[in-house]
Amino acid sequence: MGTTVTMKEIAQLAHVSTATVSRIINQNGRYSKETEERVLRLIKEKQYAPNQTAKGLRTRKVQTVGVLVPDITNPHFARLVQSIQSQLFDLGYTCIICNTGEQMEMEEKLLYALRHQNVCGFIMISSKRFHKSLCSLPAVYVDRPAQEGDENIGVTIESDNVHGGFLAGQQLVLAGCRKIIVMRTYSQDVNQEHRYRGFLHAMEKYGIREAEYEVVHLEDVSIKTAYSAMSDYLQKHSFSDSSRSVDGIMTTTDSMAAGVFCALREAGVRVPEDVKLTGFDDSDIAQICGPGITSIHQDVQQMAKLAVKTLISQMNGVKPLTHHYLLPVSANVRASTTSFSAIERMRG
Amino acid sequence: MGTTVTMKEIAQLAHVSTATVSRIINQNGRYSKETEERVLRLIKEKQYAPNQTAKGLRTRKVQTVGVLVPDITNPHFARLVQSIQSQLFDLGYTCIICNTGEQMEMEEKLLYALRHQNVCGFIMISSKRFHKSLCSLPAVYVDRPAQEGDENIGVTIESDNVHGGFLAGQQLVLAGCRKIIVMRTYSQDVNQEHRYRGFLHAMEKYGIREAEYEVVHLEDVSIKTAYSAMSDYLQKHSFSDSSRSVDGIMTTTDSMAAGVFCALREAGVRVPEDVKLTGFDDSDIAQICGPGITSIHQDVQQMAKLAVKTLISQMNGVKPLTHHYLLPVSANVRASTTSFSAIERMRG
DNA sequence: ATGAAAGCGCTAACAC
DNA sequence: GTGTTAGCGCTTTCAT
Repeated sequence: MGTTVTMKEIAQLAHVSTATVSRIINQNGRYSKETEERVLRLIKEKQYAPNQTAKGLRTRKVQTVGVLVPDITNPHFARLVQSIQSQLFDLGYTCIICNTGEQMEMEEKLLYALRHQNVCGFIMISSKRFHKSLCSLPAVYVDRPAQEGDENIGVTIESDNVHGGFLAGQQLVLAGCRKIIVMRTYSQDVNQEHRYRGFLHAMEKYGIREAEYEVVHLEDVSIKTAYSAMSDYLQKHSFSDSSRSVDGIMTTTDSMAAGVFCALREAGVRVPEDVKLTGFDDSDIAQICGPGITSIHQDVQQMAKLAVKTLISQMNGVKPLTHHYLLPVSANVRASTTSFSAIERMRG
Repeated sequence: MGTTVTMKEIAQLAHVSTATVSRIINQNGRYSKETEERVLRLIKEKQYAPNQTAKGLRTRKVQTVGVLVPDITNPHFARLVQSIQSQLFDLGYTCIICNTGEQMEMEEKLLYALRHQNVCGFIMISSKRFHKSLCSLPAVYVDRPAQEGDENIGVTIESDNVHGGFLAGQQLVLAGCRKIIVMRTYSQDVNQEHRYRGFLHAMEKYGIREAEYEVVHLEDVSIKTAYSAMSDYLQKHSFSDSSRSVDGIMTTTDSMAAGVFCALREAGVRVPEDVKLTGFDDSDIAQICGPGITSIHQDVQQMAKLAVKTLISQMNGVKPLTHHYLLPVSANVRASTTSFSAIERMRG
């Protein structure tokens, strides 16, 4: 029915005041066992549930957290957000998931809007690293770090992107690559920088000289952009003839790897025979795309879990033990970096 | 800062009552041009924004709509939800996106929880087709139909899945397939049934006899499930030797097509040379996977647009003109259904 | 252990 | 055109 039962009605039926009912619901003590039972029974019977809006108005806080995500259609973020949401729900919180489209302006707008919905905290996958709009409200940065050096801004939970980049680079080298392209976006997003830095470590370790790799910068991580960039590249550089041609491509996200693969496929360049390829995130894309793409696995579940746990602690006034969690990553090796010799062996 | 400016303060500063400020904000008339300007200026200056919680409590309605989605990590749903959210935001609404995991129980729980947050309406991508929990609140069903025959339950906006199924089946036949497998899930989800029905139309039209296709039922649409099912199938049936072997596979979602492709890849069965494959949804997956998978395109933007428009009309008390929108679909033909002869020609 | 009462920030009669 | 007032449903002192 359209009629929702209120606390007042429960109180009347139980012959107590609303104050008592409220105390019982919030387990604030100062009520007898008997009244508790009576009230609880009525609540169940009448299927009463507190009006969160009223509660929110009174307490100036609502059991809702705002989740800001750059792009929900990115499988990596989708997994992350899904996990965050289910964790929050289990703890009695709802969340408002908002897409920022990587737009700073949108991010500010949303933050502003959410504050006026009295959300009790934020989980941010943010491209920006400082928001005065959220000051004083608990916030956790996931996947991308908060502004460095500012301890008040909240906790950061991220994967070890540097090591991830290292692993990707290493895979390529071990698969025999000696002329490598790195595809990444212009920063803003520190992860990109970190992954690249990791790649450089790998190059250093294996003695690959600077002349033997090349960096291509993209506008964004979309499949489309990577596709275009790779197509352009293929037009300008002949690929499979010269002995000095590119034999490995590291991308900083699976989506980029997918775009690259599509361009290669179209040009008749084979993966991994002609060129090896790595992605990042270990999303479904990496599994599906082409022959299967070697990718760097992040522990998304763990990230979500930590984010929620940390946020809730913060909301309860607990000072976080650390302001920075760095989660381990691993390489999920697939056919896209199978070394030549292995393929030959299979054929032989 | 932590201090938020209230309506009362604005009223005091403007030397008017809160009622007047309220009227101005809600454009309810009965105020002079001068006071309006004065108040508006103050609002801007102080960066005042109404407390939505208080407003919601008073009006028993909040500018928030609940969006229920089976699985946000499904790219099709991700696109849909993203589009819905951005449309709503532009119109001043926020939305609470909730993942149901296709679980009826979860759906009920969420509906219940959202009602007590005073959401003003629902957009449902629901597997269930009737919810008493949402009665009396405006609701729009997207992508999957509401219970047939019940006019009060809300508006349904869906793609022409029957025609989509027809197009997919037709593509396979035109590509020369004569022994086809259909992979679908057990219903609950009417779309699955519709797509299959469309497939049957195609078979009928092209005179393919019943003995020449086979239906495999899966538990869910996940990549993994489809992968397992296909692997099993390949174990039990030798594929590429007999002249009567399967030469076409229609799946009812792109994710299933992806799973099928992975199994085929592993078994060394080539797409499209040995077997043709179609998906449904025309998501990124279809583009990326293998040689590119022919898929049925749905107009997600349009779906979202209609959903939001219809919901808002409903919330404003406008009776919908129709309870059922059927959106056209089209086939996006890719390499996975390239006919043999065409390939031969390329090679020649 | 329980109740009365005030009030969170806003809207909507109703009065003038 | 503007102010006064009474709540929306809940929490939380402060009494008792």
